[in-house]
Amino acid sequence: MSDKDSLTKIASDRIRGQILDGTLKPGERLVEDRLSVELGVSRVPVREALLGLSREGLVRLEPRRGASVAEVTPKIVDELVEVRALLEGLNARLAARRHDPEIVALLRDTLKRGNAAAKDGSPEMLSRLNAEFHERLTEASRNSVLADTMRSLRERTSLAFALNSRPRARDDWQEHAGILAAVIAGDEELAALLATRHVHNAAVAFAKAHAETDQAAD
Amino acid sequence: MSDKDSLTKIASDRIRGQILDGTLKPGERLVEDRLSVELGVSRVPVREALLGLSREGLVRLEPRRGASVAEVTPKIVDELVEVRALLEGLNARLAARRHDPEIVALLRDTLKRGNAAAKDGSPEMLSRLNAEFHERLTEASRNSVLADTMRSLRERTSLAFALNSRPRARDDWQEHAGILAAVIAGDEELAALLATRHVHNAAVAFAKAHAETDQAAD
DNA sequence: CTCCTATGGATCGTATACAATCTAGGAAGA
DNA sequence: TCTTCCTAGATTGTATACGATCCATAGGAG
Repeated sequence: MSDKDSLTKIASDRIRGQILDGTLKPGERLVEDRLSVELGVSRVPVREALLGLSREGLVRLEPRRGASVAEVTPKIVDELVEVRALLEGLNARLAARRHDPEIVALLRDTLKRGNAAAKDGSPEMLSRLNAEFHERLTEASRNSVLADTMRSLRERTSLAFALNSRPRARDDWQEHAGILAAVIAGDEELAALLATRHVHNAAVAFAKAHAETDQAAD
Repeated sequence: MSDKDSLTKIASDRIRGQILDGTLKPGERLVEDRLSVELGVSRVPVREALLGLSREGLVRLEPRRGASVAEVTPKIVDELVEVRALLEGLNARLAARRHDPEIVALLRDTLKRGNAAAKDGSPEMLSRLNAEFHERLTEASRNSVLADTMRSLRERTSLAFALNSRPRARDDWQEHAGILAAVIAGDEELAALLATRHVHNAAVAFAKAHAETDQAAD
């Protein structure tokens, strides 16, 4: 199975995973030689993986200086949120227009598990289910260009936001439920509005939590 | 000057240029060996260039089958237009919010030359100026995430639309003037509306011209 | 005549090797 | 002590080499 994938893809997935789960921290240098030894492949697939990840915005590539995990400044976060909120809105609107029963069923399934996890799931589980909900919602719009663009933006925001707190998780899934209901009802306007607001809400919640943490650290 | 760029970047720019100006046609295979001989570099930079271009959507990469110039199907065009129209709208809105005098001056300059070229410029000149106007408009919003996303989408649409007819060029620049006026006035709503509509209009104009050509070919 | 199969060339994926450049750290001089 | 310059090691950029896979074509069986 995974033997059939190219080493470049394996390396790319491994590195991306380690960046997203925090094993590799923002700013950390990604030396090709070290990674190639760690992953048991030569430098060529590692280089190609890093090149791809830099296009996704997860890795910063400086000529003759090498690669490092992208640092996400507050300004970049604002920009990401602004763009992503708009696209999530469009996506939800299109999903509501189609409201494909098959994908709706999948979304219902994710929603159910997400609600359960919001009560007593691990943070990792919550993060995974959150990604799954948005991934499936993205498929529901049947626009591959939009899907590709959003996937990249989502990864970068999740890089910035790390893990959410439990209280926010409950709100998260309540908002997810609202979006899904609008999609099922075919209410394009409402779906778009809720999805856009959902992104902004998550950003605000994170900013607030972050500010408190910073204050506590003082 | 260009000696200082990496061979990967040189190869990437060359290939991109040939795709966008039509030297390389959609569907055409891009064999690494042939390109490396043509460009006078080894296969490694060529591979890395192709990888990058595939991320931009200009090149299609199939495992073990190699690269080819991306074919842009009508469905993909619709998807591109839908997303790009929305983002151009957001971009124009942000540009209007800032209405930075420095960038407005640059836009005025491009607009002036564009209007002149719409009367008696070559199609290549028109295409270049069109790209320049949108490029500068994109900078006016001061959102790098948005800029990166839009650049990629613009290249792919220009790949699909090729060169516009002269009558359309005149409308094009009239619409550009309208957008710029709204930006200068700081009228966010109007700027967004006009920019969104501009993308749709261009798509409709192209579809109409294309339909006529097809009919003539029968 | 059609379909299947074997074989060779074309092409990609990966490893290894070398050249170019950068960075860190110490020695020498002010 | 501070600054500057230089050297050695580390790291990236590129070239070359080889094995793996794909594809077209020719030849034989039905």
